[in-house]
Amino acid sequence: MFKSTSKDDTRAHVFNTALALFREKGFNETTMREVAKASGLSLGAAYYYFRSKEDIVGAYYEHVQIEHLRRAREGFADARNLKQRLEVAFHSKLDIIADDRRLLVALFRYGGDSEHPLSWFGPDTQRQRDLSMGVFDEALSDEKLPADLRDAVPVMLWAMHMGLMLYMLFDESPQQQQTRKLADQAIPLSLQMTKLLRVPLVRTPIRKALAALLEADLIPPAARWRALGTEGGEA
Amino acid sequence: MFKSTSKDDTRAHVFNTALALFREKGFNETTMREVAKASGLSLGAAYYYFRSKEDIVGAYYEHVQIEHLRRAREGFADARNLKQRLEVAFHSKLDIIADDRRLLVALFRYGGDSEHPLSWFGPDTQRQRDLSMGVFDEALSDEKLPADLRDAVPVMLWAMHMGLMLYMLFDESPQQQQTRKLADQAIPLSLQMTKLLRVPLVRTPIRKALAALLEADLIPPAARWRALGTEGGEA
DNA sequence: GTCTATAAAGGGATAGAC
DNA sequence: GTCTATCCCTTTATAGAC
Repeated sequence: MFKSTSKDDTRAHVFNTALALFREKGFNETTMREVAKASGLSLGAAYYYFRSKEDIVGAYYEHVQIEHLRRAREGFADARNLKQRLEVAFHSKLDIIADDRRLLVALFRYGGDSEHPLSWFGPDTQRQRDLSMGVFDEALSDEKLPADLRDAVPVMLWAMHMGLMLYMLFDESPQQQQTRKLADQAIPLSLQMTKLLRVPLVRTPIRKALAALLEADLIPPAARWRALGTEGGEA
Repeated sequence: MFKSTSKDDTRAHVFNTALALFREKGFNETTMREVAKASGLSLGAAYYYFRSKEDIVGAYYEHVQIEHLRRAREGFADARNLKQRLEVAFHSKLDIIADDRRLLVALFRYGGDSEHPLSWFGPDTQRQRDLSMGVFDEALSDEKLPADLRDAVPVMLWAMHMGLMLYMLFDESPQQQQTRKLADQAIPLSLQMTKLLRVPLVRTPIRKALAALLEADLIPPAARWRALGTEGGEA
């Protein structure tokens, strides 16, 4: 309202510039000085928008999830069945990170360190995980399943998609075609599994497994991530 | 025969000293100078036994797997059924790495980088993975299963045990009791699953899944790891 | 020939002026 | 909000002592 380039605009500009540099020459190899210069700012000004280089990564995580939610919903609107919705959920995520393999490899290092704010499994990234599970939850929207299974399946799908991303890190095929193929095979498999879940013979041991996973805090309360994604906003 | 401390002895001495330091003060925080000094050697001499600090980690990986195989076989001898053998396979591994959480967190960083010789999924550590799958293969020794499933189940168990180790990295409970509990719940689940595999209704979709995993190179040829473990030797 | 001490360089982050 | 100047740490290179 007051100025053409608001604080948010400049922040987004720095973010996009940094991301381009990360993709072009790698995360570790890109210095904050370069980010600042390429953004047309001084070093100090860049640090005004992001407290640290890792803070830019935090914005990237947020960006990926928001974008995933956005694209997935767009795709869900046209999807006519569960299979198509799963295709949208998996492939839209892969689309978003397609150019970021190098960056993700560099970020992998933080994954196992629960103390680190950028750990993929740590408390500081819970919101991102919740958003991500929310996408798979919406993909299942009108599936009829017993409540406990219904709350767990999105978590399983999220875990699958994490595995798929790990696979992508090692996939040297052009455009990561191998990963796409694997995703395409994971989808009918997931469908089959949700069908099998209705068979009592299968359901009973699965219920036991879920109880174990719940007790080990490996399945977050569905209420938490189901509430998310109604806010909007962009990194 | 000629000298009381052979090259191998000294190498083992350096290795044990380094491991103690890694556990005590962390991998990144331990310098090769300290390793050398604590071993009673000069820096140059230490570098004679290990070309780099990471080379020591390579020896650690090898040590863990050899030790796992040794302890597992010891336990298998007394085990009377599959359940007990699975308990041995899972818990002996956890015993071995129990003191190494910090080290493993530090090493996690290499995991996602397929280029890195210490990546947990890269080509350079294939031998270690093969040895590890071999342990689970031996645990299943006299289970009757169709050949394709029989070759895949050890890989699934290996994957479970990798997940269990990831869980342990984040497990702050005393003596990682939570991880032990999770393992104890994973075991009957695994048993149940191998039983379910025999049910045609389940077997058919699983077979499809396996075909997908095979095509994606996620299931190594059983012949490779089954051949291993008959050599002996120690890091 | 090896080791140690130190200097130079690079880069993340901060302080204070404007 | 943006700048300049600076801090501080890590890594790498080197020079001189042993």
